[in-house]
Amino acid sequence: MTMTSERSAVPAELIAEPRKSRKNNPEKTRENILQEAIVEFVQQGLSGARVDAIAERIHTSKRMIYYYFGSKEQLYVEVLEKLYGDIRNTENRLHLTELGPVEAICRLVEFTFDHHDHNVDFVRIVSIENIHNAEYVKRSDAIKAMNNTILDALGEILRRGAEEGLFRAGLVALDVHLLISSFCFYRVSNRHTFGEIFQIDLPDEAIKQRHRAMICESVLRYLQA
Amino acid sequence: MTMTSERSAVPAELIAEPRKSRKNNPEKTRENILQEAIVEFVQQGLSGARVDAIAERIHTSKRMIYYYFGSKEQLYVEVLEKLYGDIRNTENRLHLTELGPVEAICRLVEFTFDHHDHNVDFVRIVSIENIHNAEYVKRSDAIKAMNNTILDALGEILRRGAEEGLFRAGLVALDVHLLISSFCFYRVSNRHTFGEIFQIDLPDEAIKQRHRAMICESVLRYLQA
DNA sequence: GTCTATAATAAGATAGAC
DNA sequence: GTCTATCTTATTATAGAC
Repeated sequence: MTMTSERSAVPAELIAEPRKSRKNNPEKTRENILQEAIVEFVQQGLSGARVDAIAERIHTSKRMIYYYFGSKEQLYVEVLEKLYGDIRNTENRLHLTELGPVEAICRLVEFTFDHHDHNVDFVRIVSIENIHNAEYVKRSDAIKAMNNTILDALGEILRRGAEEGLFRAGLVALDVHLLISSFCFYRVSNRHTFGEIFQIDLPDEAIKQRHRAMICESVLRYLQA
Repeated sequence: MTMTSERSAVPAELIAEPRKSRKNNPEKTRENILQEAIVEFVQQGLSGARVDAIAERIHTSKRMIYYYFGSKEQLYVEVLEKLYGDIRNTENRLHLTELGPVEAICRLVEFTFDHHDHNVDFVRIVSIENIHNAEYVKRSDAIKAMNNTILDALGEILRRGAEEGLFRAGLVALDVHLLISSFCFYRVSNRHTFGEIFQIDLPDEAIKQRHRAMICESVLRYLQA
């Protein structure tokens, strides 16, 4: 980074990159590594992932990975933080307070469903983390700092629903969230074994829509007074 | 270590093992390897597991693993088959036809719940398999040959329930099974990340009982006419 | 900041004696 | 059938030039 001893009358931006091979782009390089690391870790798991394999995918050499991230484990942690971060950012974009309780639940469930359906990478990295007993999630302050708006939002809907006599009283938001998450997560995380054992193609569009409606109805029936 | 050359008047059973070190017991050795392989693969995953680590746990040396199983992958497949086999054997011991539809569903759900709760090893190996896209499950004829009595049993209950006007018509057994399985599986498979993110101890006995009742009620409400 | 080369070690698999 | 020793390859990580 230290580009000392500039003395000429040339714009600094132009003289800054005269040195080496193809291109020098620190931020891009780091970003590229992280991007390909996601692919590798998500596909191969933590122990299955190969630092070489990540390096091979990029223009950059393996040396850069250690230059920017220090170790394979640290790179994995950053992959974890990136994927968790993406998720949390989208969760905040739900506007549920404007809707009636039933519609709000529907939207929340469908959002959760679509969300897991679209983010297989996230589902896989969470599965991988659980194989490691969430050791790295526990270690990451960044992930701890991401607060869960989803439970608050759900709690608020349940409260309103109970007030209006639509839902039962005494429902625990966390339990309801567990009910929703488990279905949305499992049909993605376990689609390979479940699909093989029961000979069903879970990602099939028609089946997907059926299951999307199903979990919505199921949750509503559970909540209803 | 070799205590050869016993020549005296000793009973045959005692003289039968005069050769080598501690003991020679082929079947026991193979069984021991498989038992410890389960522990290692379940804890570390396929790529994380070390053949050395398995060998270290047993009296036997690493050589024996290759002698009996040929390769690490083959050993993994046998672990997979063993854990899947154990599951299927217990599934057949449910007697649901004697019960009314509602009670039968309750028992089936509670059985599935307890089953996953008690067999963390199975849950973990299935998670691991899904990370590998169920590649080894697909490869195993033994697992393919294990037929799923559970879907038939569930279908039968749904049919009876609909006949008696207790359940809705047109319910798909596989969908209901997905609903049940996802909850029972997820609360075990994802207990580490879910517990950390939401600060809850899923294995806690009181919480467990609450969730056990919850999934039962939830499924029943979904089925009811 | 990026490259090539390489150290250090770990891991799957095998040889060969007993 | 079991043991010790070892081959071979892969893998994380680092050195050092440019």
